[in-house]
Amino acid sequence: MHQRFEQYMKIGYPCINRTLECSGNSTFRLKSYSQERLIKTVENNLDGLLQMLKFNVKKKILFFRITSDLVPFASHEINDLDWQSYFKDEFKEIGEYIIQNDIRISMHPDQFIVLNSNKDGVYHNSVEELRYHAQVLNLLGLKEDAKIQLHVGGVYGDKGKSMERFAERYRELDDEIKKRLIIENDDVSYTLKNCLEINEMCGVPVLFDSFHHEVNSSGESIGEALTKVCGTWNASDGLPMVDYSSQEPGEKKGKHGESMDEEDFKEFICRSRPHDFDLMLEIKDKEKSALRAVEILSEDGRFEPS
DNA sequence: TCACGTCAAGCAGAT
DNA sequence: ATCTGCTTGACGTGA
Repeated sequence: MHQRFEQYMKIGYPCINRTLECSGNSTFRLKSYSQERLIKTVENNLDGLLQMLKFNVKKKILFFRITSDLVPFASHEINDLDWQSYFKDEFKEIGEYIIQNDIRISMHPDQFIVLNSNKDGVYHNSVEELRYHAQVLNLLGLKEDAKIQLHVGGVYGDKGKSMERFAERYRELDDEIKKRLIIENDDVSYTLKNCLEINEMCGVPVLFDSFHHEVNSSGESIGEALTKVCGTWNASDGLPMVDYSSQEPGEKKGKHGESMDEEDFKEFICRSRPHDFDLMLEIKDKEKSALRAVEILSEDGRFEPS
């Protein structure tokens, strides 16, 4: 018999809610920077974030990825606002809501953050941007199970060296960043196997992205992959996080789906058993698919793979 | 009001 | 060489 994993697995979606009017990721052009504009934008984003979380709780969506645009230009030199102090109370209020409702939180710095870059400037800026992400999660008062997920980075014609450089730089990070950072297999360069090798070098937990694994596979079945990644998470890291998506029909291989392929999703859930984890749906219609996933999991845990 | 060129930032692969 | 996609298009000028 299947255990009732659906009681534990949380479903989430990234950053944006298309049902609500509000958003947590509004920004503006660097050219239009002013402290006033920044304050207004962040106020709006924090308010939007809380509204999205409340929507999610009502719908039993208890995993959420907070956008990196929450504080625009947070790590940019133009930023002259002590935003951490200025918005301390707002962050605290949102964080208390998250904790009271047992919401799991992740963040995903965007493509410009390349820890293993062969350019010093890119490396430096990446660390500053990671610091910003860690500060957001700290201001929310979240434990170290709130994670910052990152791709390994560039290859620069020598994958082995570039993996070693990642591991070295990971070891050198401040603990505030290191305790939250996790790596994710990507769709073009670093496979699941590569990520597991980096875990052996430096201990960084590995997030399994099932769709990237289809597109850029190192051969493991879903069951094998989950067994291996789950071994990279410590108790203090919380339940492992997994990203799920499926192919958009008729589009280039690797293109994320616009909406959920329900049969593919059910099959993934079946194949994933008996592992337990929190599941982020990287599907373009966002909360709509997340809602459907919550329904599917609560309907009946006994569906079988086709 | 709306069309559309452009946006802080990197990298790989396709065209 | 230039364009596209990436966890997410959206800002803002000019007509």
